Amino acid sequence: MTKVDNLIESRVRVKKGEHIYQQGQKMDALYSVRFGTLKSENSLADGRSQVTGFHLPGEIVGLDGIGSNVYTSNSVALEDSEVCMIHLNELENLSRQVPSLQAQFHRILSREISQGHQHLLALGTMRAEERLANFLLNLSDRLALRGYSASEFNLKMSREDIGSYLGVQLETVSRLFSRFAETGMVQIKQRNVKLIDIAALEKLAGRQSSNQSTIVCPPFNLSSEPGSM
Amino acid sequence: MTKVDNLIESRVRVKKGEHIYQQGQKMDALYSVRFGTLKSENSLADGRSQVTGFHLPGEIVGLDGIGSNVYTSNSVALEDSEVCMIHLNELENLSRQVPSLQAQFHRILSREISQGHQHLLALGTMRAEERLANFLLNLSDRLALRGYSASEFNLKMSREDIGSYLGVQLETVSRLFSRFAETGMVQIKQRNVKLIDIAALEKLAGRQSSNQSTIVCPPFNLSSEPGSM
DNA sequence: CGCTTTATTGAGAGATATCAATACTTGTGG
DNA sequence: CCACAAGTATTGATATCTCTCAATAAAGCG
Repeated sequence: MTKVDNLIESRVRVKKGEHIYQQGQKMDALYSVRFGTLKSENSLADGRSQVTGFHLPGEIVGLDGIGSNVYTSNSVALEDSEVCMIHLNELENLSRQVPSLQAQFHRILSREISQGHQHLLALGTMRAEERLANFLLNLSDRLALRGYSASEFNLKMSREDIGSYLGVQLETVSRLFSRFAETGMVQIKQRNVKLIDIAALEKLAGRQSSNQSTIVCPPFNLSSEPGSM
Repeated sequence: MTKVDNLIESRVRVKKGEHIYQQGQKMDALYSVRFGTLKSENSLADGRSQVTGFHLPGEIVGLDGIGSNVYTSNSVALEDSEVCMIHLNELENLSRQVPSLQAQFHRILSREISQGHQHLLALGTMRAEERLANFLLNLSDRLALRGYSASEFNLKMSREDIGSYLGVQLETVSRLFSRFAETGMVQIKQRNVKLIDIAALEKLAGRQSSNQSTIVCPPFNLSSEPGSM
């Protein structure tokens, strides 16, 4: 386990708006979020881009770069944050010696794949309001895992970021927040969100209530909780 | 390398329509497509489902199950096919001894993540005709990698499967095929497709012509070529 | 050869995008 | 500390794309 701790090469502070890495840049390391919030964004050749994920403390970014030795996304801080660098070759060396680390790393990679599929399912089959409800509940779950309130939190991302992530325009996000507030499901003051009627949100999001379709796994040192967006 | 060959536990034949594995089932192995075509589909708690990928020979399925020891998708044969079983624990054991195998496995997992992001980008930012052009070109590229014609091929999936994969209705797919044919970009006879004006398709798909934004990697024994859908 | 599945095509409805105007925040420099 | 500018969010009116429902046609299968 001391070996595992040695993996943490260095801590890096990034200010709001700064990049951790950029699309096309040589992939040297993974980054674990220590505190703060990040977003990942992918770009198309013609310039269009989309937010593909938001990352909370404990989650790992940069996994998309392993396949081609080049990051295939941008990673940007949504607030002043700190990340830990994890050099891939050291992680691979160590994981050959420590089977539990190897297994954990594979689980992290695999969960990233599953989460991507869940997100695809949302973009491909859900209407905008369903996607937004899903987004709020997902965020709530992940904040709760970290000891924060599940029912009240501050969004670190703009309406534009949320819209991009959900595949809708920012105006649509704004209108839906207003609609959710009108029907009493949530209270919204700018970026402060209170979830009032969680059951209604779950129904909208297609979560069968009192059913655990989300798979929760025990925490671990090199951890990246399930449900990263 | 003989060790690597030993990973191939057994070959399994599946008939058109049969499942290789199902969502919720205990994850025991990965499967490499030997011949034929598979689709992956994910379901929502409320019953809606979506095709999240099509898989050609050489590609590996089941990666989504590693994170939770349970498959999170269904895998279905679109035609009579054969797959090879690869037991995860044996792959992990061997990859601790063979660094090149370890690295290759990580690349495969990572590419799956990147491809997921590319697909998200398509569903989130592209219009239906752009998605379909993108789909045709992607399929063409992958068939060409396997020695098939890049410009003429037979679709193994229904309009419904394509629509599900692209996040549109099957009628929309059918209309777009007709429209593409009218404008002379393609010729379509049921499931037989001829790409006529590839440049026009590339323009639609947002691929800057004469630019290689897709990253191609050398093949490998335990291979899963880039671009799996 | 008929039955079932799959694909095509049309007409109308609905969801979300687009364009535009206004309001609210936040940060910065005088 | 205030005022202004820049960025962010809200809301409305209209346009557009895609869906939905429906009818027909074609293909695959037993």
